[in-house]
Amino acid sequence: MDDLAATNGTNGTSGTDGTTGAAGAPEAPAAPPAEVRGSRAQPKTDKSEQTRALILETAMRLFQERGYEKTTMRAIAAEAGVSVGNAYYYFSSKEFLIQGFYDRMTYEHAADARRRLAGTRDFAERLEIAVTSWIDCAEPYHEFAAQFFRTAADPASSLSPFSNESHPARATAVELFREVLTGSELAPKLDAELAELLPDLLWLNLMIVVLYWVFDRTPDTERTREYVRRSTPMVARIINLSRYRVFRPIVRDAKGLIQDFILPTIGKSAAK
Amino acid sequence: MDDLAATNGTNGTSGTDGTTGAAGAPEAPAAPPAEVRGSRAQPKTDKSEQTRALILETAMRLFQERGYEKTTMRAIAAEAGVSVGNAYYYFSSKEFLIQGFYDRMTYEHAADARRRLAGTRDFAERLEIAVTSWIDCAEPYHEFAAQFFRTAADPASSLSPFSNESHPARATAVELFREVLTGSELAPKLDAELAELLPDLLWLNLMIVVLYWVFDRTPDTERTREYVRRSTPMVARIINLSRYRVFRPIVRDAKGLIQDFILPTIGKSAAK
DNA sequence: ACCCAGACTTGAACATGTTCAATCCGAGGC
DNA sequence: GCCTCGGATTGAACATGTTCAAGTCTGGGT
Repeated sequence: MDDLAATNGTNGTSGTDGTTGAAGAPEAPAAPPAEVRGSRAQPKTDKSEQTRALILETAMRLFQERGYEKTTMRAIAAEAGVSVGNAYYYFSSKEFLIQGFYDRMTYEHAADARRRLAGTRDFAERLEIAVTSWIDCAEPYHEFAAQFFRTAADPASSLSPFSNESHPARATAVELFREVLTGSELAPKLDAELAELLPDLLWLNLMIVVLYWVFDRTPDTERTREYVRRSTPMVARIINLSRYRVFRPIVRDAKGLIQDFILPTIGKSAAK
Repeated sequence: MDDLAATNGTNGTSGTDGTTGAAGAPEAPAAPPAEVRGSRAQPKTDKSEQTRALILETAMRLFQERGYEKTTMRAIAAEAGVSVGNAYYYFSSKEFLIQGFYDRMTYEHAADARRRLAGTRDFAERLEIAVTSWIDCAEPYHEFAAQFFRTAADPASSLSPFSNESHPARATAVELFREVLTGSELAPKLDAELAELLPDLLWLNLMIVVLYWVFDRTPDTERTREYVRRSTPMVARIINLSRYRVFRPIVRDAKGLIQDFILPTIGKSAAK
């Protein structure tokens, strides 16, 4: 995971690595401000940040090595050289560790995708690059990825990107898809209103891919990659076709449905 | 909830449901045979069945009264008048209780929907009836429904209707949607190949509604109902439009994608 | 130098899902 | 009537997420 983080810091929007970034942190101005959710308090000292990062780091390593269920909070604490209570001081539950990780991965993904996108203008290609980049970034964690998904599917949890309106990871991802669109040759040709909806829809599309990926048991999640290769051009085609007259009525209906029922659910105003 | 279960066992298409499939089960030919998954062994005595049912019944009541997390296995056992160990004898984990419940609800839904469908031929109407029936059947359990969903989202768990190929509840639901289609005036007009895919797709559509419903916090899940009222006609329209020439190529692509990548995942052969 | 407030840290205690060796019990064989 | 076998049942022990009252450390005020 670090290779990805190591190579970034170039584009304006990312520049994270996410670990330490916080209050008067030295570097990384645009750093994820969310890094601090799930803890009992805002970090006050430098040492605090370090401890927090150490715990997260350790947890991630153990999760990767043994899987989520098999990794006990006691093991994490022991391995990190802190007490159990201390771990809970920074992460109010075991699930929040996932959140911390998911946030970080999202930033890595955004950075990696932007790097790969440079120089490509074709919309379908750009979309495929962005999604494939996600799969690559997530690959090392496929083993315990189920936990992300369980978490995402729980409306009671503030960790869910579906229900938590201000989920920073989602905002980052949506923003990436906005760039996927605006950087493509397709953007100027589209109906402005539709263009406004698309970033969120493309994020939903990513969520579908994630669902597919989570259940994918093939080596290197090759099947998911094939699915993306095959489905992405179709998605692009549908978006493209939406410009034509025959599809006008159905597109209008779909747009209304999405504006009224889908976007509000994930925290966008339904205002036209 | 039992009134619903009592009314079924009528249609001729089902009769399959391969859960226990093996040794000749005693009674209840059309009854949910799935009731027995998650237990350590096949039921041998009558008393066994009764105890199992008692525990499930008690658990459901407590889940409804206090929610899933708040209901401890100890409480369930105590309330049912059995030991904790005994509960585990019949349900190998707390999650299997959910499964037991979900299975049952699915059968109730199928029965209720069939009753309501009688006499209606319009496809859009039939689809809306089937989906709305699900919402009605599930309504009492909305409080702890999140747990269904978490369970469904976990690929590691055999409880997931997505990954578990022989999930009997899914088979039942898919069968219901097949009837929704075949009983409609639309059926004979459709391309046979597409008609073959539709029951599964309509089930996936239901899963989307369920996702929406799980996150829905409005009273009586009114918002989900509105969403169904609004989205169902569109779904029907898309299916209807698929017959026309302009849409031929995109429909063909979509069909291929679904056949190759979606259906195999939920246990259907990709064979054309 | 002292003290204080508040961030940080600790580990034992608690709550609850899960396991398991031991026991109960009823039907069938003798 | 007694024995035996295996399903059914028990409850104490265990594993692990979580809490919390108490202790430690640090920087700033006096």
